Amino acid sequence: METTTITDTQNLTTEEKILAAAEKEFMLKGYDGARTTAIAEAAGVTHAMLHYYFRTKDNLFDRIIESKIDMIRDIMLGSLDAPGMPLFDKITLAIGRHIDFIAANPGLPKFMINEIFSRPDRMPKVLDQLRSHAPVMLETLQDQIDDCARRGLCRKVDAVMLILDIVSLNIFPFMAAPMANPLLGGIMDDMTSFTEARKKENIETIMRKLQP
Amino acid sequence: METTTITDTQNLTTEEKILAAAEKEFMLKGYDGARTTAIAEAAGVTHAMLHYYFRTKDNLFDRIIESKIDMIRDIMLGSLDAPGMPLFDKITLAIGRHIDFIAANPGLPKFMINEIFSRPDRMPKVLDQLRSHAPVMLETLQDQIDDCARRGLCRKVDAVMLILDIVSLNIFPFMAAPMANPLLGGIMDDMTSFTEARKKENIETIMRKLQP
DNA sequence: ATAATGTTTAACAATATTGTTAGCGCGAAA
DNA sequence: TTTCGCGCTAACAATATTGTTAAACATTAT
Repeated sequence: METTTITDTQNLTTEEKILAAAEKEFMLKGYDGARTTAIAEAAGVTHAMLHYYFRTKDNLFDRIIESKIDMIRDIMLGSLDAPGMPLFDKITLAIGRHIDFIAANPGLPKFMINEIFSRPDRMPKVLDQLRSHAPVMLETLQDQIDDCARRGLCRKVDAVMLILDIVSLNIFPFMAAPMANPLLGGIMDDMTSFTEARKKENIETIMRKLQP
Repeated sequence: METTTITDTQNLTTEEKILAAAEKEFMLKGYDGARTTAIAEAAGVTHAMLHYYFRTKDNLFDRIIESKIDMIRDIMLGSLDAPGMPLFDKITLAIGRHIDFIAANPGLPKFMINEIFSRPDRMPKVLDQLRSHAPVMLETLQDQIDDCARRGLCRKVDAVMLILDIVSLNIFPFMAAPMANPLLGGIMDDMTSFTEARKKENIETIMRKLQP
């Protein structure tokens, strides 16, 4: 993976320490809830350094959200880098990788949806690179579905709805975990086993949806 | 429905005007992003009135979130108030009503998940009434599934996973609309037709999941 | 060694945001 | 009519939060 999360917190430059602390704070509290003083304190530097390196809270936030957009773009592109693979195998692989990614970045969907919702004006720039990739992905997928359907291997379904189904089934349970887990008898208490169970469940659900 | 949203904004008491404005502001911006001055201004009253009636921002927020919890409880209870109805019909009805509710309250899931995530300490009290209803709901559903399966009418699936599937498929597309719609070619531009399309799609998806 | 450049610190400034208080006006009760 | 309580207003207060600056300090180049 290209973008990594900092964990060692030692022998880093001041700029890197600020970025690492800012990522944690922004992901946890959002733009509005994040405090620049808290970021500086967590980074172990004076809060003036934050302004020295990034001038404003906005600039710092932009750096963080751009790195997150990069992660999402990588995942989007990675989910179709299996040329020539049969549709069912491709979807199975994509669901597995997607859920692994979400389990490794549990706060990311909430963060992105939230910040886009609360500041739609600022987002267009960073979302443009995602927008450029989406249409070809959808077209490629629809072509492969239609091809499968022509050969009687699967049902002819709408690619957009299928993608919506997959990302909904993959993301939402992790996103709603703090609210849903207590209501559902603590099914997510053991996160690793829940992750694997959800992979199987979602693959099954989508395969049944595709059956002729 | 018990809890309603204020729209007329005339001939209301000052307290009601503040509550109506606070609901809009909190739902749109969240607790951290909401400004009490903005609430007072939107309500057309002095911001001192806000403190006169509710003392603190926290108290006002609690009033709003408690009303939202009430709405969610009503929906949860409403989804099983069809005693004696066959499983498939019950699920079909529940999905339709659930999606109608979400379409009418598009910001609610994001709001709840967000506030619970960012202040887990404050939530337990209000969530307790939800927690008390969930187990019986799940047990009832599991019993009906098992009964259906015994008679060969459906597959034996886990009720918790089924509920997770349904709410994920129902909620997530509306929740992620600001981010997803541009990426998916504006499929949600006409919200009413998208709402109906999603109902059909999700009912079909779940029915196929239940098929023996 | 000295200058130049970049980094850090501590204190300050400016504004935003929430919360408080003294008093005014008006309607109801005495 | 007077008094009392309630809703209300305006100004103030306290703190939080972001942003700035001058000078100290460090590092490197000359």
